[in-house]
Amino acid sequence: MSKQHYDFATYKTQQSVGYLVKRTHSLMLDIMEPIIEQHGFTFIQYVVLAALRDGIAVNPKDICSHYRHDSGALTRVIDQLAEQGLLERVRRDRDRRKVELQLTDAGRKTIEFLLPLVVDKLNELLSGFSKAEVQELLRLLHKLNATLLAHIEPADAAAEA
Amino acid sequence: MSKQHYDFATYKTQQSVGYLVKRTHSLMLDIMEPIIEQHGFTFIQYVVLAALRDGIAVNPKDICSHYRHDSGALTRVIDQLAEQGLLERVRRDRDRRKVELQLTDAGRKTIEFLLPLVVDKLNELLSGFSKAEVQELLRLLHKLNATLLAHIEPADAAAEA
DNA sequence: GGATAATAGCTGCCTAAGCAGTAATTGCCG
DNA sequence: CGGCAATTACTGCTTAGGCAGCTATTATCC
Repeated sequence: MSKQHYDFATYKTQQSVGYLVKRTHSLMLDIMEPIIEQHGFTFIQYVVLAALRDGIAVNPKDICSHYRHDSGALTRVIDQLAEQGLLERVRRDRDRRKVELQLTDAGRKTIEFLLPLVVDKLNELLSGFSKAEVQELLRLLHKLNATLLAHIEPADAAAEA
Repeated sequence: MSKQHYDFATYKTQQSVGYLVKRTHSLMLDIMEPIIEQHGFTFIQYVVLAALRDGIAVNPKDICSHYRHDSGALTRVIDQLAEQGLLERVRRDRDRRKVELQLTDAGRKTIEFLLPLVVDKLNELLSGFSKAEVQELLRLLHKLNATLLAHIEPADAAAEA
């Protein structure tokens, strides 16, 4: 039924999508982490702040599912950010199970400062790519993401689409 | 000098290459790990065996650089595989700092059994992709990899090219 | 040739992610 | 309305990767 992209006899891990994605992720982190940590923040702290700035996420749960981060681990990251006064936990009456995360002024200032550093570096890293190449890469990764998600959580994937 | 693929004002993490790569990696792992662990092996153990089968790597150092895995952590993985009799450490006289890893018959049998499981699943996951799409995805990831590596270790990247 | 640097692998320690279990709240369904 | 399931956030425990330091061996350079 499915096209055979890979053949067991000739398969080499180096040509595998999985291997390349893993390696790309690792390399990307090795470049980005120092940029953030140079200013006293961990990368995951940056991720949470950026998610809130984007408006992608409001609850810890949102961040967990978007970034596939462990719920328990995220609680501690939020603790750190709250201690530093970068965000606040607000309980709304609508659904008192949920916690709404709100950036403080200091938090907003922090992410507005950090984000350009990441964006600039990203542009620099992609300077050898044409607009069309980046678009195509994003499209393919997005498509792969959707496929993988559908494979794991059919319901969620349908909802996301 | 560099094209501006991303603009700070309109930047959303969800459209970022970094975010997509991280998420894809995570999803891929969530699918592949259970397949391997179902048979009593960790994913990193599988990776090491696959690397040896491919002939990609002979020394622990090779595996570390190819998969960007920590040297100390890898030592323990190799210990586990050696205990299970799947590989052996051999000291060659040419360079007695290096350890040569050799698959045993049991090790070869194990990886020949595990590999098809991964390849089949990979084909299944990519069944919605055309050959051209997969080729292009691999090309773009490979190009990005090379760029990132050059950014981190200019010397190594030149040698690899 | 000898001192110094570099490489490969290993060990102990630490942190942070993964996991399971808990409490509080809400949704669901008879 | 009432009881059970599902959801959200959090907490302790475990584990495995990241890091620094160590030893043995080899390469480099004066």
